[in-house]
Amino acid sequence: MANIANQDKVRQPTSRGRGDRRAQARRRQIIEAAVATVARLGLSRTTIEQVARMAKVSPGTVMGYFPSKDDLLIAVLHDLAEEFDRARRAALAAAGGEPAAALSALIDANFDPKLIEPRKVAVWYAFWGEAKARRTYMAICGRLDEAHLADQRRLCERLIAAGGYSHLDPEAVALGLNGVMEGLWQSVLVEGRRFDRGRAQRLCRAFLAGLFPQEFGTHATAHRKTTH
Amino acid sequence: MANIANQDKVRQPTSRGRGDRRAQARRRQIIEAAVATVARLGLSRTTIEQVARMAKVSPGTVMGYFPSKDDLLIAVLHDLAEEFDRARRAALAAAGGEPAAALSALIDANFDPKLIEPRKVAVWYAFWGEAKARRTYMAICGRLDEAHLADQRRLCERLIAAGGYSHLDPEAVALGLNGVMEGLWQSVLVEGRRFDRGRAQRLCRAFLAGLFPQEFGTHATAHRKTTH
Amino acid sequence: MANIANQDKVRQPTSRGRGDRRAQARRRQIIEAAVATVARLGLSRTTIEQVARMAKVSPGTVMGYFPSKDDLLIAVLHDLAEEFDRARRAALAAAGGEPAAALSALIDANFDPKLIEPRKVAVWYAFWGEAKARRTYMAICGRLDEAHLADQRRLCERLIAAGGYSHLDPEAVALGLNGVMEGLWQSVLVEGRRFDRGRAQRLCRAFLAGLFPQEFGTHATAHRKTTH
Amino acid sequence: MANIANQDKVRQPTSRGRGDRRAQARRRQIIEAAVATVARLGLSRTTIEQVARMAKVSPGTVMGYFPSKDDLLIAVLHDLAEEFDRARRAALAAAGGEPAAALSALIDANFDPKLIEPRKVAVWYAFWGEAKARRTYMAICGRLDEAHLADQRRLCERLIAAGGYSHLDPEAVALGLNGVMEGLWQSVLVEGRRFDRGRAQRLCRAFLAGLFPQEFGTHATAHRKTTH
DNA sequence: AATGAATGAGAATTCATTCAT
DNA sequence: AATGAATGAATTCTCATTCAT
Repeated sequence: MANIANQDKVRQPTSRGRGDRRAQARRRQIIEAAVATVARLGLSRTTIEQVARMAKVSPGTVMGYFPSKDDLLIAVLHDLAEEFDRARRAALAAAGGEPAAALSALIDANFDPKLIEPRKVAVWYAFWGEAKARRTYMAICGRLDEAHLADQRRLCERLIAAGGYSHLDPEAVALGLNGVMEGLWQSVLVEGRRFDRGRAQRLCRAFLAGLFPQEFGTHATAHRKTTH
Repeated sequence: MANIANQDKVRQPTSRGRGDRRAQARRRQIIEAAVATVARLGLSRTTIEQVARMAKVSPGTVMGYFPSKDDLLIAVLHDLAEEFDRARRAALAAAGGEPAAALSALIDANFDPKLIEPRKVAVWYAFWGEAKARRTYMAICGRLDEAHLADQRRLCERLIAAGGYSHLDPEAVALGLNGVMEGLWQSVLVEGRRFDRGRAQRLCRAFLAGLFPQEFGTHATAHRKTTH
Repeated sequence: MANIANQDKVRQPTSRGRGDRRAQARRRQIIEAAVATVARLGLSRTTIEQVARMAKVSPGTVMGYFPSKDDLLIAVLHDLAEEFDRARRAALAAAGGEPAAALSALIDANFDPKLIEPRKVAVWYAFWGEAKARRTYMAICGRLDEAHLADQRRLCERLIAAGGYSHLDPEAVALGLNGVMEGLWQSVLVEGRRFDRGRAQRLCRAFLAGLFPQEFGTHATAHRKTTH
Repeated sequence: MANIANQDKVRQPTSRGRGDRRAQARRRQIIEAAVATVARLGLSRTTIEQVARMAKVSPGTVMGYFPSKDDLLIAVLHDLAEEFDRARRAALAAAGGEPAAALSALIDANFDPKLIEPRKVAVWYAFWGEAKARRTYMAICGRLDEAHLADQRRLCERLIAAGGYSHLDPEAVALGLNGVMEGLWQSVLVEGRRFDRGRAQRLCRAFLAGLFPQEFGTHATAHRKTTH
């Protein structure tokens, strides 16, 4: 599975960013300020000056690290996408080949506290909201979601085959699981810090339990991970 | 079930067009131009001038009907929300009390060609994208989605009780169904005109068939509506 | 002494105002609405729409009676100037040739309740405020004030000659009297309805009493008018 | 006597130019351009763009130093008020305690070439013209004029008491003197550069001479200051 | 005559970007 | 490298004026 987020080239800052540690740190600091700003104000009210203020640098510095505001925003989106993607791939890798365990790991990864920080979720949806109008956003957001869905479809297919669930449509099941997860993600927007990760994970498993009673039913909890 | 979209009052244009047919037509013309513009350019690049050009009126006219750009956008969102809400409520009303039939009707309503016009879907997600940063958008978007989800939850509960599906968690099932529908909606963004309504409806039913074989299984098609 | 305010031609409304009573009434209604609006909002925030609203007609009607906003404002100023001028000339005419009586009459006329309506005073100063930048305003405001001052100078000269006050400079005395009156006028702006006409008139006379004890001293009250 | 003009806080420019010399210079440059513009065009035709052009900066720069046009205008008024106030207080301070000398100094200060620059006088009256409609202008203009008048009243009282002029009403005399000065000021509007300062000062003294022959009569010139 | 919706030029304000220090 | 003042194009909003009804 390819690294999703890095398939577009990240444009290099005009003259810096030659790998020196210092520059990378600044870059990160600015990107994080941009995430915070977009989360708070929305894409349409995010300004370079706000980002600069949040990052405690000057507007000029922001422009020094990113050739344009658009480039900054794309870098932000890349960054988020890569983080999400990495977490999911890591979970899959750690889970080994067993489909039920992998799905379970995916659920846990999906609600990893790092990923569901309200700020990040808000920014992700902010970009999705502009995706129809911006080819670049669509490419990144769409590709990532599609890859994620494809993972789930593949796992569902294997689980259906292995568990003798031939009455289930893998595509539909994957859409359902993915939908449950996305719906819960979206509720982070509404609930913010009050979002209940445990409940979210439980609901995902309850959903799977309805379809795959042997693997996710009340007594089939062997592979369930405990969340800290 | 209350009418979702009308709970905030729509501000009246400052001095013009109160209630007469002509004014209502202009209002609609401007709102539709705004929908088209937001869909094409995204919220952050939508300007009054663009909207005016699209509506073939002058910028001054747009401001005459809506006190500010913000008010225009909120009116757009209200309008969309009301249309979505109306379609869903109409479907439920027409379906009668039987939960499986109602769910089925909801699926059809949800992919009604009028609702899944790519423009409208794009605009809806554009507002969701800014919802975290704009209380008003959040209120409208969140309330509508929540109401829709609540309908599904209620129907699932009744279906589970009536059909003896006590191993299913109604919340999880509703989230799943809702998620499948939203996921497919979102794919309208990516696929645009190529979006396949029939496939979407089939996948929703396949999803339900996996959970409720008696009501939605291959042979339980009595209540399936034909889509025009 | 010529009628001050009418020395500029009043531009005729485009097609009406041929002396019919109705048109004249409308004209007046609009001018009065304009006075009220300028007094309340200041010249710089006065709009045709405000004036129209205040006059309970449509903006189109206002433009029908005055070729342009500028023309309306000039008509307002003419109107005010003429009213002020008329009142003063009437007072002089009524007072007869005796300078002390004439000055006294001028004082009373100057604080006639009709003239010191706060709205009118405010509008008068509003035009004075723009007079430096607008030749037309300057012409009207300046000419009226100059004429008024000239009247006083003439009366002072005669009073000085007749009363044997050769140590007084008529110009200076006239400036002083005029200044006292204008200063009190200006205080109408600050005090509005609380402005005390009686006190104003008393102060003017006290001022003259200091200079002309025989005519205005404590015992020389024969010609003092009672104010209603 | 409190410093009149500084009693409202001057809002600081949003983010730029806090206190350093350069920023203060820019501020001044813009304020002076605004004075020139208001004098030339009047308040109602003064635009940010005009001011910017006059100051030879961009409109953006003007907004950088003043949060809004209103703030700029208020700053202009503050500035003028403070300059006027300072000049008068300095004159009083320099004149020492003797009332006749102080009044004389006040007269000279009031026609100091710096203060009666036609531009400044025009701007001052422009603000007075809008004062009825704008609380802030009224506060500044009214307070300053009132303070000035109060000074004169106090001096007149002392002069009347000390010189045995018990037939004079101090309030009326102060109003008269103030009125002479304001009337002459106003004539700056009409006469512009042709305004004759010497004559103005002479008229003020002639006015006082009529009331206070011992102190200001033809032979009582000891304290008369020569104007540069 | 009157209306008031529509217009569009013009004004205030915002903000990405540049550049001298 | 960093700064932040300056820029000016773009945008929202205002309002005198026009004109169809």
